[in-house]
Amino acid sequence: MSPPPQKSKEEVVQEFRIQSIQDAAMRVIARKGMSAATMQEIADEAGVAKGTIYLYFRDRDELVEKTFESAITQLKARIDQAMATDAPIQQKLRDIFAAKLTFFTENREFFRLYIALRHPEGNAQQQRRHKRMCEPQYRASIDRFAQFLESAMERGEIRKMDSQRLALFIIEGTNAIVIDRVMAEAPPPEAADLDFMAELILSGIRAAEP
Amino acid sequence: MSPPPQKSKEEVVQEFRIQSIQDAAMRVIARKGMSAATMQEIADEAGVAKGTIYLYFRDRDELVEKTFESAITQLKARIDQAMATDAPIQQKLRDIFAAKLTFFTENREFFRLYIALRHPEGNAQQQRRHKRMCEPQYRASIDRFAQFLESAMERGEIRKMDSQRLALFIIEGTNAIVIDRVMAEAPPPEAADLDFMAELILSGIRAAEP
Amino acid sequence: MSPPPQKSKEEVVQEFRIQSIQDAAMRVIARKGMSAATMQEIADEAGVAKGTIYLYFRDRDELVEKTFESAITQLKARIDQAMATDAPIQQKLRDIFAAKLTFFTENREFFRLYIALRHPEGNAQQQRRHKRMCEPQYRASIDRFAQFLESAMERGEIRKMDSQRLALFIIEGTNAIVIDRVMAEAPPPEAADLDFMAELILSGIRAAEP
Amino acid sequence: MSPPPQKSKEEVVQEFRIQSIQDAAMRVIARKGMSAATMQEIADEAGVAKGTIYLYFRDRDELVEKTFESAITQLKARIDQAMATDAPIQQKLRDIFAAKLTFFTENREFFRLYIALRHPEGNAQQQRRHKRMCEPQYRASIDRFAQFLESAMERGEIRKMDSQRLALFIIEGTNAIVIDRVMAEAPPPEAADLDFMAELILSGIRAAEP
DNA sequence: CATGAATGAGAATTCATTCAT
DNA sequence: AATGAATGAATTCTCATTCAT
Repeated sequence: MSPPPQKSKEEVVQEFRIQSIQDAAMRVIARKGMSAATMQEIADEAGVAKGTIYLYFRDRDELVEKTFESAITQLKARIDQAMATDAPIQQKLRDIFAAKLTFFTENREFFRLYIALRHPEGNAQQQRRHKRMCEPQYRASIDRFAQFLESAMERGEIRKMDSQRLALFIIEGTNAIVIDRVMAEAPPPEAADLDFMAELILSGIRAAEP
Repeated sequence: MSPPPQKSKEEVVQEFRIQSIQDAAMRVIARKGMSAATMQEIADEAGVAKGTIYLYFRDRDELVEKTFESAITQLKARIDQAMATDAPIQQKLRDIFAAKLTFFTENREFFRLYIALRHPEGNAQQQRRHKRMCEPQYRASIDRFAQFLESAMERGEIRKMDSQRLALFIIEGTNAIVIDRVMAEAPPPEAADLDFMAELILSGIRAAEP
Repeated sequence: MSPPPQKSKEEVVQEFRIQSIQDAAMRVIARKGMSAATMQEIADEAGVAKGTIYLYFRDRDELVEKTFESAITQLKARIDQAMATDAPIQQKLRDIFAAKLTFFTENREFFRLYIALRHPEGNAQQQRRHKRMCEPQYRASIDRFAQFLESAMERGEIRKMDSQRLALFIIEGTNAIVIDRVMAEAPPPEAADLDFMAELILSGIRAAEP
Repeated sequence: MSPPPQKSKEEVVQEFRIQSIQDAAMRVIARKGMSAATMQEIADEAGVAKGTIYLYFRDRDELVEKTFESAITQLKARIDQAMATDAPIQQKLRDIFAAKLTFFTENREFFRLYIALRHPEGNAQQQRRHKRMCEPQYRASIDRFAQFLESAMERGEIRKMDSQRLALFIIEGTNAIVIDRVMAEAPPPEAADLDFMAELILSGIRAAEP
C-alpha cells in the first residue's frame, strides 16, 4: 500500500486559516461591496490580525480573487451535479435553477460577489489581472451550461439554437429572478419561481395556437 | 404670441457644463468602475479643474447619482418609443431589444453604470441614498415593461403569466446578450441576435412537436 | 480762499464701497472667527461680488488688516474723548470704561476682532505683516492710557507706579468684564459694573483698617 | 495586599504617544494659531506620520480639544496648589500669579491656546462643540478663584465685593501682564511684576491720604 | 507564526485669487 | 467697474501594506 496522501497538521491549520479568511472576505464584500470592504473589517470578521492575512495572501487583490474562485467552485459543483442526472430536460432545468437558488439563498451575500465577478473595477492593472483570473471562470460556467444545452439538442429535447447565446440568456435571466428573490421581503414560493422559469424557457411566451 | 420659453445664455452654458461633466463621469466610471473613478480623473476627462465640478455638484455622490439618472432617462426614452408603436408583438420586442442594443453600443461604457445601479457599494449611508434615488428608477423600468407585457397578454398576443417576473427575466436575459456583444471583439450581426432573442422569448426552447 | 478739499464723486463712491466691505468683514469675522470667514461670505454680506473686493483690497490679509485698523480708530476716538475731560480721576476712569463698554455693546462682534488683533494667526509672513501693521495700534492704545495715568500721578490723583504695567492690567481686566457683559444673557446694570471697576482700581481689595 | 494599579506596557506607550502628539500640537498651534496649524505640521513636530495621529484622535477637532483640556488641567493643578496654602492673602496672591507666570513661561506657547479657549472659531458646529467642551473649563477656573476670594472675604482679609466680577478682572488683568512678559524681549525681574500685581490688587491706585 | 502600530500615498473637498465678459 | 465662473494649491482623512516585537 502506498502511504495515504497525509496532510501535515500545519497544512490543515493553514487551509483552515485560508478558508476562514475567505469566508470573512465574502461576508464583508457582500455587505459593503467590492471597494468599501477594508482589510481591517475582513480581519475583524475573520478574528485574525490584519497582518495575518498577508501571510496567506500576497495582497488585497489576491485575497479577493481567491475568494471569488473558491466561492464559484462551490456553486459550480452544485450545478454540475444537477446537470449530471438522467431526468428529462424540464426537470433538469428546474434542478439547475434550484441549485442556484439554494446556493444564493444560503450565501445571500454572494450574488454581489458574482456580479462583481463580471464587472470588475479598479485601475488597468487590476482589471487585466481580474480578466486573466476571473473571467475564464465565468466563461467556463457559460460553456458548461452551453454544452449541457447542446447535448439536450442532440437528444432532441430542445430545438437547435446558438447554444452560447442561449446559455448566456438563461443564466442571466434566471439570475435576475434569483437576485430578486434574495432581496425581496416576501418572495413567492420557491417552487412557483422554479416552475415559472423552466416553463418560460421551454415554451416561450407566445399565446397557444387556438 | 406667448413669449418663447427662452433659455438665458447662462442657463445654456450651465447645462452644457453639467452635461459634459456627466458625460466625462460616465466614461470614467465605465472605464474604472464606480469606486475607482476619482474626481481628478473625471475632471481631466471633462477638461475642467477639479474645483469646477463642485460648482455644479455638491459632492462626489451627487455627481454619480445625477449621472445615473441622466443616462437612465435617455435609455428610458428610447425604450418607451419602441413600446409605443402599433407593430405586432414580435416586431415590438425586436424594436425594444434593438433600442437597448443601440443605446449600449453608442454608450459602450454605460452598461457598467447600469450594473452599478443595481448593485450599489459603499457604506450604509451611501447605500440608503442609492436605494432611495436609483432603485426606484430600475423598478420603474421593470414596471413599464411589465405593463407593456400585460397589455400584450390582454390583446391575446402572448399567454398570461406573472408579468413582473417575466419582465425581470427578459430584461436581464437580454442585457446579458447586449453586454456580451458590447464586450466581444467580433459579435454576430446585430439582426441575428435580435431575431434570436425575440424568437427565444416568444417560442421558448422546446423542440417542436413532430 | 483755497478751494475746499473737494471729494470727487468717484472718491465718495469708492470710500463708501470700502467702508461697506469692511463693515461686512467685521460682521462675518465676528460671527465665524478670523479664519472661518470666507471671502464669499464677506462678499455676500456686503452685497457685492467676490471679485469686487479685490478692486479695493490687494488680498484677504489686507482686507482684514484694514478692517482692524478702521474699527480700532473708532474705538480710539471715543476713549480719547473720555480721557480729555476735566473730571476727577474716578469719574474719568468710569467714563473711559463706559466708552469701551458702549463701543463693544454697539459692536458686539468687535471684541473678537480686538482679541484677534493681539493674537494673530497664520504663517510666518502673515504674522510678521500683522505685527508690523496691527501691534503698533495696540501698543499705542496702551501708551495713550499709560500717559493718561502718568498725568494723574503727577497731579497727585493716584500714587506713582509703573504706568505701562498698570495700563496693561487695567485695560485687560476691564476688557474681561466688558466681554463677559457682552456675552452674558442678563448682565448686571451697566452702572454697577462701571462703579465696581472704578472703585476696584482706585481702592484695591484690602479690607479697610479698623 | 491589593494589586498595584499596574499599567501595562502598551498603556504606557499609548499614553506617551498621546502626550507627545498633544505636546507637538500645543507647540504648533502656539506658533501658527488655531486654524493655521495643519495635521501635517503637527505630525512632523511630533515625529510621527500623519496617519498615526488618527490612531489616537478621531479627527482634528478632537486633537485640539484634548490638547486644550490636557494643558488646562496642568495649569489648574498648579494654581490649586497655590490657593491651598495657609499663607496670608498677599502671599497667596503672589503665589497664584507666580504659578501662572511659571506655567506660561515654561509653556510659552500655551497662552495662545488659552486665548483661543475663550474665543473659538470655525463653523457653528465647531463652536457649539467648543462651547460644550471648553467654556466650562474656563468658567470653572473663574469659579474656583472666586471661591478662594470669598473665603478670604469671610476671613476678613479682603473687603466684601462681587467675587465673580473680581475674579474675572484679576485673572484677565494678570494674564495681560503674564502675556506681555512672555512676549517681551527683556521683561522686568519676575519678582517685580509679582509684587506689582499683588500690591495693585490689594491697595488699588489711589494716592495715600496725607 | 501572529500581531497591530506605524506609515504615507492618494482621495475628496475648500476657498483665495484670477480674468474673460 | 463689476461680475462670478474657473482654477488648483492646500488640507483633512482613509486604508493597504510593512515590520519590529
